[in-house]
Amino acid sequence: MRMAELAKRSGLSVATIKFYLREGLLPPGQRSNVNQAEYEEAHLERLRMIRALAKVARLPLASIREVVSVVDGGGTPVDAMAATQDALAGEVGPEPMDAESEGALDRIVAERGWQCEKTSPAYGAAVAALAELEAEGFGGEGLLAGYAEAADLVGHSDLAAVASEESTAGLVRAIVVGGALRRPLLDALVMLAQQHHAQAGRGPAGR
Amino acid sequence: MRMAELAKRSGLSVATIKFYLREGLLPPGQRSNVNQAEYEEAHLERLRMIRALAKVARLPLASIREVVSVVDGGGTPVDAMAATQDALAGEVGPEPMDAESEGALDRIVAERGWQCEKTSPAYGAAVAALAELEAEGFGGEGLLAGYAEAADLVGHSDLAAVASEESTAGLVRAIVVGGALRRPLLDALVMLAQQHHAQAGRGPAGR
DNA sequence: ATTAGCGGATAGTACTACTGTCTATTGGGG
DNA sequence: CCCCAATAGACAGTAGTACTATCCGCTAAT
Repeated sequence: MRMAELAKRSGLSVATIKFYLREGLLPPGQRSNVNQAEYEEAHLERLRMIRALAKVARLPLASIREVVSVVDGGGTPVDAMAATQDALAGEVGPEPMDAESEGALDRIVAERGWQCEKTSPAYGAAVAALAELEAEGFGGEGLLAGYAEAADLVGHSDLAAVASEESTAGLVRAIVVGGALRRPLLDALVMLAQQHHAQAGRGPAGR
Repeated sequence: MRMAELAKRSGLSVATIKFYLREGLLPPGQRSNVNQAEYEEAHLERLRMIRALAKVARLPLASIREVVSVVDGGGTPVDAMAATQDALAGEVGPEPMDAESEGALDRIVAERGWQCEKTSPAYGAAVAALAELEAEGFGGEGLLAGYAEAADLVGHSDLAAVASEESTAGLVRAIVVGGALRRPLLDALVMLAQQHHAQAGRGPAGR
């Protein structure tokens, strides 16, 4: 298909698609001439993925570029997961990690027997978030333990859902896109669960 | 304390603090003169909270303004939770919700017996995220069920952690700040859990 | 032969989150 | 009492992100 059709079917303007091409988010089409290119269904899918990552997962275009390069890159699924997590975790400031929070996280990780990278950005992000929660005055071990249990469940569900993919490329895509789109879904579900528990437990919830 | 000390102790520049004052994120100090104001410890705590919401929870200043106005507003805890969720869920586009995704979510909600508002932004956000996951080709009922179980656990832990607050003001603050800071922590924990499960389950993960 | 569409380049826009500069005071040390 | 650094307040400027608009030279389709 040509540019006009790509724009129409994707619901984006020609200008925006050109912008994504310039930014390297969308691979160029098959050139048939100096001023003509042919786009495939794959381009349409890529555009849908870009929009989903931007609007639903709220990723900045720079992160989306990293994510799509992982999908295109053809690395191993483990590489893909690491790269996705790096893109999603965002930069953690260079402040040295709060020792108390790090200790609390270490205890939980050891308790659950998690094998995970202490050097990964996810670890730093967890410590930073925990430190802020503690600075705000709550977040005992009980809360963290509950979250860890839930996180374990989510990690397990994710891996199980992804295990049905047979091709490596499909698996990488599932890990990357699933990892990014899982966040808003889980967020929203937690909010719904909170609504439920707030109503159910009116006694302790203080009303 | 005066402006210079507030800046020094908060680690922010005078210009930034003035900006937050202008934006209504930080309440004005007690004026002693036309060009003199006195700031309290509460101002310092507020600044820490603003920075945590901005840098850790990655909320835009407009959402932070809503959040702090809820904390200051003195409504009921239930109001506070609703307002926090509205601020955090963000705007969902006006596209009509995907019927299939909505059906899947409805089934899960009914299955778990959740009492929640179908009109809340959280519900719309959940449907939107689910629709994108399905559009990308995965996310069967099994995955959603796993997430819902985890979300239930998180919602329960949150409410339990917050129930120890005795004052209404403290409770509101805990709900609001906890709700915002929980997200990056849970995100990071899920990533760590994924690392673990990816290593543990090398067989199905396709390596 | 014309013209609408195309790729490519460049400039401009809207928004967010600050940052810098200026002015008219004024508290407090010398 | 004098002076100067600090202050409140107003406003302009900046950096980054995500587009959006305009122009140009070319060409495929009518």
